[in-house]
Amino acid sequence: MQIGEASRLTGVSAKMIRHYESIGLIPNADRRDSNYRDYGHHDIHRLGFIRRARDLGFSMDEIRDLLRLWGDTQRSSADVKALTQSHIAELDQKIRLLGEMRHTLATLADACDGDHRPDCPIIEGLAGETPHAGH
Amino acid sequence: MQIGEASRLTGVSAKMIRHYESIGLIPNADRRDSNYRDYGHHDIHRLGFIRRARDLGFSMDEIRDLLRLWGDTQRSSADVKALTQSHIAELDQKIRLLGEMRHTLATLADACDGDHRPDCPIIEGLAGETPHAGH
DNA sequence: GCTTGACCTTACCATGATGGGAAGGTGCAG
DNA sequence: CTGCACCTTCCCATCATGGTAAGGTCAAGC
Repeated sequence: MQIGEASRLTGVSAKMIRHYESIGLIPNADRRDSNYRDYGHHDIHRLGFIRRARDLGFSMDEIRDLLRLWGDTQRSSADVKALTQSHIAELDQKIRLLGEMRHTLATLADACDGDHRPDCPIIEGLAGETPHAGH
Repeated sequence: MQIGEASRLTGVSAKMIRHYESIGLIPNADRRDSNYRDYGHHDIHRLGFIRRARDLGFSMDEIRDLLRLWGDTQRSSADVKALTQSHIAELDQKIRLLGEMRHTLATLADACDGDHRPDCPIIEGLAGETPHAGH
């Protein structure tokens, strides 16, 4: 099948399929006489794997490792699990950071009247002023 | 003061200070005879504002709006609050998405023995196989 | 046959926020 | 006057993705 159908079947844009090929994440596709890329079910499977890994937030480098492990019948599940847990830790870190931001903002927003007047603890907080304290 | 000290005082890299100037987030800095940029306490204050907004995850566009509101004595705190709450909603969305990823990964990882054998529900999940179900 | 339209090809540029590095000017202390 | 820290501009890289341009391919319909 052509790249368009491969894209439709996997949810990976044609653009990205070509990109993945260019960075070696997938092998160079077979070509027809027309020079069009030609994909089979094996390629579709691999692209689906990549898309699901992307959807779970893995980076391209991590996906490269996962693909290697996928194709390695000698792999130990411990390796896969370690990679996954490392990624979970990254996610936790990001979630924690965003949660801290959210908390700070919510606190500032709660203290803001949100009316027609200019006085605003949010702006004051960003401006580095101790919000209406010891002064 | 020179850009280096401004950077040290605000925690914004010299590189980014120049960049902020180039995109109009801060006004063109005064120049000495040497063509070196020259900063005063007013600039430091503005850079500090930007850094704190960045630390809270605001985008450059949002920061542009916040700076405008900061300088607008006619602002209504409602505008600031609305911008902030919109940003909080963005954060919530990101947190939710990451949380979903984390949940899926944790579920897969929990099901993975993590031993020397190759069998691994994580890899199977990514490969699109219904994990050991009806077959 | 010829046209139309959907599809494909490569190549270049853009994003957003940041860093790296090169090549060269400035300024102060020894 | 040399050395060193600092500054200047300019270009390139990141990461994953999209856009667009200019052109080739192919099947359907007239």
